[in-house]
Amino acid sequence: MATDATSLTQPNNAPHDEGSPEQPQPARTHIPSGQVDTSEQAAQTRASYDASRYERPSVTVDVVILTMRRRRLEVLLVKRRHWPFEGMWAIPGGFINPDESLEDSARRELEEETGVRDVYLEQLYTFGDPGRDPRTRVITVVYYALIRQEQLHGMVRAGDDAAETRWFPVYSLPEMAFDHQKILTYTMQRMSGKLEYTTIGFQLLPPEFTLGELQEVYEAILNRPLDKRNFRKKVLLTGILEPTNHTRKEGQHRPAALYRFNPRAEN
Amino acid sequence: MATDATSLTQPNNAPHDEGSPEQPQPARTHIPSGQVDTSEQAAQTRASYDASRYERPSVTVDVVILTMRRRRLEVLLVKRRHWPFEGMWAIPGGFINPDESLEDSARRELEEETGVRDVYLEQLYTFGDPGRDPRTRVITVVYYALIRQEQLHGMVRAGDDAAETRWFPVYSLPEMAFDHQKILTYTMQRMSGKLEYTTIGFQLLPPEFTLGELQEVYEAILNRPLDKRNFRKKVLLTGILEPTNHTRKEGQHRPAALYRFNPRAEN
DNA sequence: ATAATAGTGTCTGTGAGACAGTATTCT
DNA sequence: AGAATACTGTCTCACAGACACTATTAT
Repeated sequence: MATDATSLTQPNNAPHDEGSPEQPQPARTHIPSGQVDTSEQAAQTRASYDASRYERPSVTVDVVILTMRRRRLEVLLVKRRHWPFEGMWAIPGGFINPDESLEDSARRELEEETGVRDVYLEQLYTFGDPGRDPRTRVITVVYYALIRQEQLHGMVRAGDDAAETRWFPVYSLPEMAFDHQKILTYTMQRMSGKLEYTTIGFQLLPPEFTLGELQEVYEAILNRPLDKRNFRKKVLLTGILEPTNHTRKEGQHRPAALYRFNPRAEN
Repeated sequence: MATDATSLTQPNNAPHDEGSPEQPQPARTHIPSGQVDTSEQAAQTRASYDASRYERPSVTVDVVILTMRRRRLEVLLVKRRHWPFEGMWAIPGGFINPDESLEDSARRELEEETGVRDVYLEQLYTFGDPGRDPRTRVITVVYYALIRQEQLHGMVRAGDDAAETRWFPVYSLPEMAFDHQKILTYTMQRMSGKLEYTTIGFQLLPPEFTLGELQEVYEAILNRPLDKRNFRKKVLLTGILEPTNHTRKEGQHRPAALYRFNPRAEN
């Protein structure tokens, strides 16, 4: 039963065309104290490879935390209080604990920032250009998280040392530190793409929602208006929504029907 | 001009569901000697964060090197000669130099293994579960590279210390070291997906090729047969191919027309 | 003639997208 | 009555996919 499922257009889209700023290198050389025969080195048979010749870069995990607020998609940013990029805004992140996976680390960051667990989390990309941080070599594994406004109930942490933490519309950002502007641009590309063939849109909505709210999520991510009739037609035909027979009255107009996401949908 | 371009089905596909093997941690603690105020730490306002409390993981770059050989998609693997996973096969990789970007590092690995430059290279994913390497914490940024058979002209490096380096069909692999089986599975998922909306298929072919060869590439990546008529129809309609008016005679049958990839195609 | 691969066309179904008017509720 | 949002259907076009026979070359 030979079939055909291809389609050939467009070049690739991954952001490798980064252009490393070519920063001066710190002269320090670090000799690891323990066992340095790491997997890839051992796999690597060239004698020229020796871990002790290389300093280890710092590795951090950053988390792009997104939610729907005021009918827009917004991202949680932290204001920097020190050099470099003092006063500019940055994506929250931190170091990896030795005993946790990258994703666990992202979940921990997320919980520390927002108090929220059990959210959609996906690895986005790893950024590691030398010079992206002027102080030292930092490689950052970036995740993005989608959280529902209700999960926050207003408690984005006060910040024990009064650091500023604030929500910004993803398409209306302040001056960003490091390469964080690029990271957010890439996040939106990824999300726009995944919207087409996954259910990530539902991750930003409460258990019951109107078709209008769902459309708002799609428009907020894609950053463009969608036709209401076509949108509803398509969503309903997929069968991933089931009606709850509830309605929501709001303002002086006809109340909207509420739907629920039906996770049994793999078509 | 309101339009509509959505489609909602299926959950996400990124491989976070990895399930860390929970390996024992090496007790060694490394205190970096230099400046430790990395970007994300400074952005991170919690006083509880301090780089000196964490050992730095090893970071490597692995490269999944793929080419068409014997009408199949094959991957270049290296046989391990030491514990752990002695005798099993691994994806080639190595450490990052302080002054090179992640992608530069991948290009260097690739050139060291194959002598080839100027190839399609794309970051795949970053694997960092604790315990994926039993010796120490290793975080690996994985790239995949698509090279044309002609670029190799037989010279996959002899290996100065007689390490075995060999090509394997991607859908018929030997016993793999570490989590490298998972990495290859994920590679094929990514490639299959990208085949649909990019031109990565052409990266595996010489400048002039027949439609039959192009179809073989698609079938080799997707691991299933495609209908010849539908395939040719679709490819030709996209307009990314231009005829070269050359033909190739081969065997006792009608010669095939040769085409060339036309990079001016963004539809 | 035979073998072997190159090359070609039709039909059906599905889905994307353009497009405008009616229905219901509150004030 | 007016305001405000909810809700609905048709047409066209493009594309996916099933499906079988003819064309050209070498032996």
